[in-house]
Amino acid sequence: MSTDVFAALASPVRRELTALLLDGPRPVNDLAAHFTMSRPSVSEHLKVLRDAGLVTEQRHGRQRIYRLEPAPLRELSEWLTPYERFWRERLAALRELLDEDDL
Amino acid sequence: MSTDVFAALASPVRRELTALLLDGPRPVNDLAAHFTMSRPSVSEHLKVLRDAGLVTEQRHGRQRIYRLEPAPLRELSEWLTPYERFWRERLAALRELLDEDDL
DNA sequence: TTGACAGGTAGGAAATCACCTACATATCAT
DNA sequence: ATGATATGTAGGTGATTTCCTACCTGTCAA
Repeated sequence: MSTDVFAALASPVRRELTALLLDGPRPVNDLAAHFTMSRPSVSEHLKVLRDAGLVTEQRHGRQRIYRLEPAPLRELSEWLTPYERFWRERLAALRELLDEDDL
Repeated sequence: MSTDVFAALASPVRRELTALLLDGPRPVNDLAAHFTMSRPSVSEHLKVLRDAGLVTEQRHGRQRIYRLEPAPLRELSEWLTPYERFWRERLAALRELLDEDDL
């Protein structure tokens, strides 16, 4: 998986941006309004998300509409799969232990 | 979710470490052997993983056995849940579109 | 055409990161 | 007690990140 998906999501600002885009595509100013930081900084965060493939932009007049892309998130989920198996095993082992000792 | 789980996993070295620990607990030297970088640097990466709660250490003689912890990974999976719903919708929409146009 | 608006880019400063080597600490074996 | 082993910490350096304030470009409206 592209290393930059994790790196892109490592910033709370960028996670907030992806969360906002979950409700639907939005222009930059609309997104920037949710932050106290300057608009150019938000633009830079969007560039990181773009480079990671997490969002795409579509020009619409003088606006650029940003849209969330599902593929990298799905890859992240796939990366997580073996760990999911791992924690289920751990949970099952814990339950088994409790059953043995307590009753 | 703790911001540092994403940040901790943003490094390929640390993702490799967690992958190694998926096979079971290991001492530091064993882990460090998989990398070309110096052992102290690996130690520092382990500290980042520890601070994120992704691993715990257990002293055993002069070794420290590192073990993967399931909780933060499960939190990551939970964070992903709404996006999972999102990409399923997108996929369904795409299929619907294909059905309409092609046949 | 001129001005306002949307948004990207440049350049710079402060903070953080990722390495390194040297060193400190604790444990085990002799 | 002494030396070897396992590992963390200190301190430094260069690269990267994250923010800022200008500034540039393209589009719409009057």
